[in-house]
Amino acid sequence: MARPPRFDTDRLLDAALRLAATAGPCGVTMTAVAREAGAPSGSLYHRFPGRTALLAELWLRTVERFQDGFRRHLADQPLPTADAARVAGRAAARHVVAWSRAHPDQAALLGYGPEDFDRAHWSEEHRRRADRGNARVFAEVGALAERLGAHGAEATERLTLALIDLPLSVVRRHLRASGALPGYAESLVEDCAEALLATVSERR
Amino acid sequence: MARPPRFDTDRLLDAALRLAATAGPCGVTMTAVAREAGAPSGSLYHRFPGRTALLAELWLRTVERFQDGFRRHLADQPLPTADAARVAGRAAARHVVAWSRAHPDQAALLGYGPEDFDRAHWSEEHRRRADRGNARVFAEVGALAERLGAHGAEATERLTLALIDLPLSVVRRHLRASGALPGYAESLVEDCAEALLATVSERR
DNA sequence: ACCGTATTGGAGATTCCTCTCTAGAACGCG
DNA sequence: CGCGTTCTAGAGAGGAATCTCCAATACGGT
Repeated sequence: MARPPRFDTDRLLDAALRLAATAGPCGVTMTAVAREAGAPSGSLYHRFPGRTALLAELWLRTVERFQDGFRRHLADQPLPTADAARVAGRAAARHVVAWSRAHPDQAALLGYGPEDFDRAHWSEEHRRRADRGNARVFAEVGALAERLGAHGAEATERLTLALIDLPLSVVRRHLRASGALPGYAESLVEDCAEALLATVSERR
Repeated sequence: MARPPRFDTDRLLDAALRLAATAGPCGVTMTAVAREAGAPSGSLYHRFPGRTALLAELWLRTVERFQDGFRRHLADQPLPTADAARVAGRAAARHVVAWSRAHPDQAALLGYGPEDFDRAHWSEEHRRRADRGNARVFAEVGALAERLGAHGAEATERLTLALIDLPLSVVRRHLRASGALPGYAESLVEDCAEALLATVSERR
């Protein structure tokens, strides 16, 4: 009933992703995305009302993909014991690195924050999507803390640090320095996460 | 022998710093810096050959200030024992947070990397300054690893993670979320750094 | 008082970016 | 085969950013 699209949303976001990975968020200009995708600028504005919306979609698509895998690993606990929780935590931390290795462009994005993608001007709906994703991860991490016998915001923060921030730091450092992750990255991260996990469960 | 400057380099960099802290590196435009400092654009180009040079100076000034304090804390070891090394490591990690608390604008910059400050187009001299600063820190961290009885690149990387990346992750997360650091940040970081330090010295 | 110099102050050329607008192309459906 | 719809295609207006250039200015030294 209509002309078939030559440049669908995902194709355009893929082009934007390549640009963001190499030049950072502010290298993602509408002109550059159009050039990278081989599309006229009109097609861009047919999909996105403006640059802000494109940046929001790019950020959210990436973060949601990342969070989906991460949450799946955290939720994968056969028994509600502290030991199973520790195993799941280690697996989640390792997954962050493995996912980054498989998707270096998207991992490079995670080295930034939503503010760098013009969050200040996002639509209400985009902002809600972001909040919902974060809340889900937060809930899952909080549940893990409970299973480890730890309660409170600081315990959750320690876990966030161990399972997300620390792995992403390793990824970021290497991606920025050499563009690739060394082979030992997964085990390094898993080992460090384990050490931090211990400080959570030890504390009453 | 000449007209006294109204806008010296540091004043202009301070204006650029304020902009970078609130809008990120790509909010640092020559126009915006001039407006923020109340200076005409001519004065900007009198101090810096171009935007790239201004960004480089801004990044290097910030990083060098940070690294100076950090290295001072690491070098402060009364005895060449592993215990003294551990104490110094903890102090250095704590210092990262304390410094960030005292200088939130500059800490916000450290959440980015030199690439975001147009490192690709830096002059040879700027690049050398950056390399020298990093090499010094690297050497100091490597020396700490030796005192802890650990050798090799991976041990140094673990220490970098514990003493720099992890503290900066905490700082970044809070600065981005609420604009301020919670009171417990220093002890949280010190505690986590300790746990990671243990994994370094334990390993043969 | 006068000169040389470092600096201010700002106008303006050029380039790039965002976004608008319109003409027409490609398809499914009746 | 037309009809309606969705999309392509690109020209171009409007704005902003970088950088150049030069006259005006304020000082120290002689």
